[in-house]
Amino acid sequence: MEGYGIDNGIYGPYEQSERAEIYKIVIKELIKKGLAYPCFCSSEDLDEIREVQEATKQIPGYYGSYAKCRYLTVDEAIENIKNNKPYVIRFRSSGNHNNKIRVHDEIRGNIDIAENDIDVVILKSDGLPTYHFAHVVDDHFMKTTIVTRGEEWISSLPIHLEMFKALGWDAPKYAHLPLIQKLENGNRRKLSKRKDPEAAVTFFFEQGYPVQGVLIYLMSIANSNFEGWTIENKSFDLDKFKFDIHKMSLDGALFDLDKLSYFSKEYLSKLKAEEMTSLALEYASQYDKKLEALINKDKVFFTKIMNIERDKENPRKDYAKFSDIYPIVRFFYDEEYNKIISNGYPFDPNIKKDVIKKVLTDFISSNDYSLNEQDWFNSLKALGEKYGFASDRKAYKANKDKYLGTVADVASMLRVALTGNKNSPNLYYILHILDKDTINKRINNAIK
RNA sequence: GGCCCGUUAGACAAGUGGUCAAGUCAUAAGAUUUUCAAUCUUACAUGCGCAGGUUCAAAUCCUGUACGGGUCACCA
Repeated sequence: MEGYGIDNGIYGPYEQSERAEIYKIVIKELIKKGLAYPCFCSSEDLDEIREVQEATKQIPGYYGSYAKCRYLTVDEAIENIKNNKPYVIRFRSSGNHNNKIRVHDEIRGNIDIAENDIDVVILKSDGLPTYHFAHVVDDHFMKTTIVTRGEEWISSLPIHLEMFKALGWDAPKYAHLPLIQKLENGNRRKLSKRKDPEAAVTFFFEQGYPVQGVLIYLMSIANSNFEGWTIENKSFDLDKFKFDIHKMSLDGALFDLDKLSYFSKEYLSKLKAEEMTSLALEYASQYDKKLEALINKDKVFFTKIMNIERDKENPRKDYAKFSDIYPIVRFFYDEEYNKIISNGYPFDPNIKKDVIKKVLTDFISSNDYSLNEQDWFNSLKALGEKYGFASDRKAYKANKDKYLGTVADVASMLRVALTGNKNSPNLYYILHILDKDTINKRINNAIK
């Protein structure tokens, strides 16, 4: 079996163009055996055939007596080629559409399907093989043991099987995967590589989702027991998960962005801060110039930001995608901070300006940066109490008139002054990432 | 239209004749927290597309039917 990660690819070459020689040899062999022939029908000829078939309610296709070029003599064919008539090579089918054959699919079991009787094109007029032919030749010479492909290929399985047989080769096993669908105008349809940009993993990377997150999501669709596994093992390591072809659902799943976000958040939250930084930079350098500039300014500083409440059992889950980082993190940087506050500070209008001023002024002179998180927060409570803010919510609720507010309000003043936002990550960590001068400068600016 | 595949809650999905039809995401309510991100608790299919049948017993077996998807290219 050949495939990603299994060996180094010892059955090459792998480039389509380099394989051309192989296809030619096989085609020659087929022609010699009478299993393939050149066809000179133009697309108009083909249309004509189809029209006749449709009019007489016959199965459309190039087969039996409709396969005109099948009956050309060698001389006629040579004559046509000499006259530079464009041609394709078709496989000469000996199947009968009325015969049913039983094919086996690794995930669907047995499927009864009509034998192929159509003379499919195997070499196009541009000299390139069609998928049907390339699949048969490639997977034979690469000694593929199982081919996994989309469900849309089931109907052409008889063609492939017939070709393997005609060439005297053993056919591989097949596993046809359900298609991923998307909703369009209320209808489901398969996600198409050509029509839908989101069919490519790179699309999600452009959107800022980590590639690994997308892969994890895809695995959750592919194997129904994967989610349970991630919970049991507290891991999203795809390499450790044992993929089971039988744990595969048979019908096509709708692509679910919510779920992608969920997995992506879980995955990103479990990364080390350094990994987060380098992945974010990788993304930003290509798609997010603003973020790139911030990261490159000082990677150590940025990593500190990424590390906020990360190194613990339940890490923060702020980011589902790298493009979420910039808006959350920008206030750390002075130029960005200045832009944010150019529209004013969103202080709570219910608290008087001079109270805010007093509390924050006191904070500047009294804050002790050496305290641990718990002690620091207690000191913030104490600061609040000094100016009439309740240190716990219950006391405040029981006696609202007695207080100006709660510690939450005190924390909020500080937050607004330091970040220009009502929401931010844990203040304690912000205070330890920003330097003291910046903190004091920002507070002073906010209360002037 | 012919042929294939499928149909369990808003999404994904377990379930292969026998207690209340797993679990995850989403949603809602509550708790908790200095805000947020979270976290915790609870709620969410008298029902397994529909109709018949077999059986003491069916989401699970049979028949029919509807709906969805795929395919019928010198595209993969």
